[in-house]
Amino acid sequence: MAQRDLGNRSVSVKDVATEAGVSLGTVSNVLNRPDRVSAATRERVVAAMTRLGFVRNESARQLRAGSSRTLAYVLLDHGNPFFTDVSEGIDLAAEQAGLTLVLCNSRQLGHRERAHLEMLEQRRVQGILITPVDPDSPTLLEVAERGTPVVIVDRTPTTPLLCSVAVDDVHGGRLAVEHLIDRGHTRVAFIGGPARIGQVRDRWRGAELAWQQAGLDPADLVRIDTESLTAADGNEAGARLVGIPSARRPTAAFCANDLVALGLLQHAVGTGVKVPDDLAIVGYDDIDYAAVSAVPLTSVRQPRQELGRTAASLIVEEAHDPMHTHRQVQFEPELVARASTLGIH
Amino acid sequence: MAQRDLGNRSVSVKDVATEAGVSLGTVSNVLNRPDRVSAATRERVVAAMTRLGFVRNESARQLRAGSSRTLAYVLLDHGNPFFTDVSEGIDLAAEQAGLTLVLCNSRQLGHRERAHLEMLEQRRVQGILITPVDPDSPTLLEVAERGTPVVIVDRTPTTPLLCSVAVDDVHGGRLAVEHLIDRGHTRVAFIGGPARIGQVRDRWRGAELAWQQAGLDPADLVRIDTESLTAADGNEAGARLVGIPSARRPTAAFCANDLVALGLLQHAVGTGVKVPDDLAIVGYDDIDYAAVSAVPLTSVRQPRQELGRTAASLIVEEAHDPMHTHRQVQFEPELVARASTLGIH
DNA sequence: TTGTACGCGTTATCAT
DNA sequence: ATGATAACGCGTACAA
Repeated sequence: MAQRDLGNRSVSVKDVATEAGVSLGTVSNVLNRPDRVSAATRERVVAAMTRLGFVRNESARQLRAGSSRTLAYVLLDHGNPFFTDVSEGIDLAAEQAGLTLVLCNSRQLGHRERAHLEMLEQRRVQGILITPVDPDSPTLLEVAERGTPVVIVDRTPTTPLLCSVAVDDVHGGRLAVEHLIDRGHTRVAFIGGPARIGQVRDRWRGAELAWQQAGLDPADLVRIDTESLTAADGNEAGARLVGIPSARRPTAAFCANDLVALGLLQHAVGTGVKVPDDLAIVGYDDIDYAAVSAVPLTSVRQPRQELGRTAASLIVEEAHDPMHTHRQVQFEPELVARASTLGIH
Repeated sequence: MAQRDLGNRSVSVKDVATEAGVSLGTVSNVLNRPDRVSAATRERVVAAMTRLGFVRNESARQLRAGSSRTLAYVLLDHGNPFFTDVSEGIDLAAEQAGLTLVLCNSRQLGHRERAHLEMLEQRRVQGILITPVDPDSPTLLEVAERGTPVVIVDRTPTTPLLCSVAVDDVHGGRLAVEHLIDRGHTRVAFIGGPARIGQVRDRWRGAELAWQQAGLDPADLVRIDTESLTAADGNEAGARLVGIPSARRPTAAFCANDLVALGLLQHAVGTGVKVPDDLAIVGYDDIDYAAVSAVPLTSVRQPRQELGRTAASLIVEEAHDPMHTHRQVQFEPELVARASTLGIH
């Protein structure tokens, strides 16, 4: 039942060797090549280990080995269920590759992101997956240049100097609006912002493309800008939408994400606007709460787990294959139609 | 622009020393006691570092130092927004203490939990915060005995051999039902399960206590059991609730968590049951989505961030103070009243 | 500023 | 099969 001394030094292989009455080399063999040790002594050594509470020192091992057996994912905001699923995908792939995943939360703060990157480099992790604050930040390239593989997740850098996996948001926007057009809508609102965010821009572009292709009047695709992408913004956008004279009011809204859509839905339910009869709603992301809201939400789903899995395999490939060349992988999103555009049948 | 060799060995302090034309000790001083180095040589050394792409090797540093500057939080399910907020609290406290936080997701699997614990012990992290699969698992004690401080988060072990922080769920259940009684309800349903979960049991007990204390008929506090605590379960419970003859049907429901409450709310909205007029609803956890649902949800809020912050300080205390004695900290929850019990005013 | 012992697990060598 | 021993990896601290 003894363990780490009061003196705070932890139990080393030497201590184990002494306790078991064997040499240091034998202890090492028990740990790394148990087959080379007779069953009897192996048991003696293992017993000594548990008796002393021996815990391998990963630092010492790594110092020799050169690199660790862990991957890291630095995410923007782990309160966002989207990233939760992405990291689950990473986790599954990592587990298969015999690697452990640790998560770091940048909370959208550049300085925290940098601090985490520095820490992970110093730890010599096998690779860093990251959804960065800024996908074009030079810091990411520098980390990669210094030797730690980096893969960008859910963002596409403008220059392809790193691996990245992302989803085609232009196509997603197109799917959403095509669906609304199919349902007979000829006046549609796009709700989201700010416009400088790549995601918002792309989804809007997709909406425009679908609109043009259907030959509809560009004036009937109304854009309602929001400050950010929260439910509060969506709720407030609902008020603005209702303010439009009914002759010109959109009969459907495509929201840049599900939170905005949920806020809009809340406003509609609260003011007696019928969904989808008076107003059809499409969200984006298909978070879990989209399916359990007052009116189940039609949404554009991204292959979140697969995003993560793919990112993880790219990292593993990059870490092992010296001939690796960087790739930009893009997935296609998928529309999930629910009552908020279909009604109850 | 040179960096890590093709040979894969990373740049060491020695390389930097050679490049800068100084001794190894000086490089170390630049890193750890920059004031002891003249400005001129310091600059030369720093220049050499960036030129070579030097990254401190944390393993080597730690090997000397004995322990690392990181905390770990092993959580049950990082898809659950509750844990997200808890870990944000931990993160804030860790940042203040100059520690980095890494998160590990056990996904409720004992074997993953054990693997993570082992990995973290081997890394000699400063401390492990954990919401365990089983708060009475001997593994946790063993880890603590071997020298890594462990604090249990959001669970209370039956024997107080470790520090823990949790929330008083009995009191939470009482608050919920007292609120409903105050609003004039005399027939109430408790929806949740399975009963063996500590959390569910305590919340139910609190409900019973409030009921008794008000002198109401025990038969009018109806228990509706669910298989788990998902929105689907809540939705289905709604169907069962409606099945009760209207003379005896509860006019209010207290759900064991917010997901269940959201599912119930969805069922109500879908079937034209007016909330709160026909059915008042109280949830538990006060997740963000509780406030933005069709009818904003009254819920019992736990001090999630504070839970995390406190857990982190307990760990820090334990790591530094050899005279530390284990403590069980319990927080009080708070009722947040919204439209689902109050109506719109 | 410099030189060097130190921390600890891994691996290899030679001997038993 | 096991023992004894040393070299290695790299940053840190301290005496010189």
